[in-house]
Amino acid sequence: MINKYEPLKIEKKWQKYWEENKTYEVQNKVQGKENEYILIEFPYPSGIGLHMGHCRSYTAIDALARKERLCGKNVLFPFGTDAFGLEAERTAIKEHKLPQEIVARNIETFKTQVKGLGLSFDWSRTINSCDEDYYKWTQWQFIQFFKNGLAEKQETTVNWCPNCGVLANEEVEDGKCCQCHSETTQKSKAQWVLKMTKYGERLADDLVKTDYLEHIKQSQLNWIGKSEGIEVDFKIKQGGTFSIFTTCIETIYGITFMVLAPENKIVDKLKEKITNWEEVENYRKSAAKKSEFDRTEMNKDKSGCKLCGIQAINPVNGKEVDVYIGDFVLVGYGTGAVMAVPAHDQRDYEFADKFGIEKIQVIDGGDVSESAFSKQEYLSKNCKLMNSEEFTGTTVSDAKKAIADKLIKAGVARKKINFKMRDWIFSRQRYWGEPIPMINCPHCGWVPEKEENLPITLPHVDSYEPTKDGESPLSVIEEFVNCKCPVCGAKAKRETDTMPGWAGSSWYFLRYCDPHNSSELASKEALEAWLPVSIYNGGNEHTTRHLLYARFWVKVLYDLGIVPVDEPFNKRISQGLILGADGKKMSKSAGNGVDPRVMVDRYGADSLRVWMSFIGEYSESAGWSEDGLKACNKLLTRIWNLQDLISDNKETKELNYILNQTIKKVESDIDSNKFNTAISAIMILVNEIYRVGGLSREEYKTLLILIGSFAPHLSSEVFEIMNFGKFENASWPIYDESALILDEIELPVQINGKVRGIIKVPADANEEKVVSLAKQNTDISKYITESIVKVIFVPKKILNIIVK
RNA sequence: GCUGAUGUGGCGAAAUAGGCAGACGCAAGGGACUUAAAAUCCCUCGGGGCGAAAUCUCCGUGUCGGUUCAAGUCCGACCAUCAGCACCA
Repeated sequence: MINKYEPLKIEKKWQKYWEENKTYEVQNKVQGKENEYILIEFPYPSGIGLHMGHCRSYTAIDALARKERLCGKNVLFPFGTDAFGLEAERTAIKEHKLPQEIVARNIETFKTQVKGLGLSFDWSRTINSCDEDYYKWTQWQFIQFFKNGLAEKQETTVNWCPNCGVLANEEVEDGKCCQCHSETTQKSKAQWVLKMTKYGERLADDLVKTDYLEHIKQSQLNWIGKSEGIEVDFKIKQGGTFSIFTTCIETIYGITFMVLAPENKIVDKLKEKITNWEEVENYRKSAAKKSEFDRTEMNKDKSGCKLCGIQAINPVNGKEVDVYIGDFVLVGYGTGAVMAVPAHDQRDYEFADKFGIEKIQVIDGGDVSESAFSKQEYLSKNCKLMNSEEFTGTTVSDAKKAIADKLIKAGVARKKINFKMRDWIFSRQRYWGEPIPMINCPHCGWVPEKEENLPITLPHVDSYEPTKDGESPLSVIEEFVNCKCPVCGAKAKRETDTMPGWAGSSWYFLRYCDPHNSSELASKEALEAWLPVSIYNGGNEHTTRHLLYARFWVKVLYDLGIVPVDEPFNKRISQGLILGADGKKMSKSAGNGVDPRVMVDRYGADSLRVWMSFIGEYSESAGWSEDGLKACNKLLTRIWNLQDLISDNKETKELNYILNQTIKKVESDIDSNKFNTAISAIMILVNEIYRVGGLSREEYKTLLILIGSFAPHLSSEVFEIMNFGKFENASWPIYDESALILDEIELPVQINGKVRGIIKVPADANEEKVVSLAKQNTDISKYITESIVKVIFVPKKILNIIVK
């Protein structure tokens, strides 16, 4: 009689064994093995520690990594922590401690908890974004961006909270500060930006090279917001010109006014000629007070102000129209000016209504008496133009081309591609981030720190809370600020802004390839060995921005010859949330949280791992239930207890078919991230083994390998008990295709589309044979009361007999 | 508003390429073992109808239509939920 299944005991034993034997440490090259890079997003090590969400993705992706290893791949499956950023700083401020202390403590507990799940990470490659020898390279890369004209200091607007100072976009919720809830406003400030817009085109177009989920690609495209159109010059009657960008050049004959962004510099140039300047100034002031949120909130009333005394001239017909400023026009997009065609654009329509401006319909086929006949509607309808001189009667698509050609020929327009995406504001006026390694010299301007002086480390300080004047807390530390210009040696000031939380996470996957390299961020050989990442798993919340930043970062490094690929990730997947038993998101306040450690102590890590895989479709959210966990514990106990049913002289072939079928199913399911059905296939196999009443050693070994990706402790232990050798040295079983071919199959038979019976037929039976077998079956033949008019036979699937 | 996804028993969910809807599991009910409980094992389990029975019959995958011998799956319209984007010219 075998011992009882005691998960807690065996799990500790094997975790210790894996750690001591460095079982999952991996070399960059192994003779005769193909490399594969499997990546999970490195977590922020919060003080609360591991939560269920981590367990779900870590254990599922670990199952994939373990399976790939047994399939003979050399697998890189690393782990690290992303401890820079706002969250750590806030926790530190709350606890009145230094972020450095908090982070060190949290990382340790986090790692211990992760190890308790028996994950097959290569612990020798662990990195942490706030370690000096890591962020040294983040800083080094910033300098490369700068040297190549991709980083520059720009005057930009920042979110400003009267209490907390400068806020990151993610700290502003509905126009309010997420901490003190006061109204935020916009303030102008010189900030470092990375010129991501230069890569807009490639970031959009190169998505075809990737295998991301459709909605992930879509939101990348959405964020990039590429739109192709025409930029057209408009003369101002009173002198000067300005340009507008439009994607609907076909509506140009419908222009009845123009709108400029309030901040547009042209307005200043026209000051002399504007007869209501005071009114204009007042409007500009009130617009400046509004936050970005107020400005971009949809469905609010259009506001604006006429520039009295100013007319613009439509280049197609010389028509003079009034010019307005209005805050629905954004200075940062396009040219900060629009042509207004109220009949065919809803915003222009509302604006025209408010100011009593006429509307000219130029696209036929819609009604403009209530609202605009906009491009979303007319583009799909093959409409024709009206009121458009020589273009009247041509179709929209022809007119688009013809009008553009005419204007381009006349030299007043050109094709243009615009992006919604802005450059990446890279400065934070915060303490807990990588210092930006730049120095401002009175003679040389902005110059990078000498590379041999990196890293520029964060000074340990007493106070690091955000300052009230909006400058970085580092700015008040004299020893940090004062320095010498690396070029001319003059007294100079160091940049005191730090990098955003996204910085370290934009390249950490490169560092994993060569984490201890002290002379470069990673060697070319190491990067070539592993990149691109074959599968990358991470949370849904920050997928869009993180992927965009990381892709941009890698493209820059690729152009500089540092990285061998221009797309870092082949495939991106996301796990669904684990919800509380009440179906709501697990949270402290809802009191529905479940601590994974408690569950591990109660049932063992293997049971939790299996349950996290079985709980549901991987990408969908799933509700927690302890009963489900119990069921998985039961499965493992049943597998353990099979030790009693081994019989070596067992000659039966009864399990042959189902065993091979299960191997095939589990293999393909893990490959396609259908972990839940992989587990159910194993359950079916185990049920069948119990029904048959015994199995051979070899069959048991196969079962243990299949479940071993999910329950590695159990399989390791039973391998040892059964003298199967070391589990990590096992090979993934190869299913026997011929065993899956049955001589005889069960075929459903329908009469008039209704299943009336199931008959056993030879697998290769033809239609004639099958029909005659069906007719011999009295359960079926009793329905054939009239003459057969049609027979549909799909081999191995169905027989449908139509009678009439 | 736009884009994308989802909608199947009491519950979590399956269903390869249009071919037996509800695999697998939970909960529930019944039984075996036990002094008893736990554990374990076995049986039943979408809904209605006829009935002694089911291997009978009708209905059933958000709603309404369509294509097809055959639709959870394809097409059209709609409803609901979730996510991302949101005055982007």
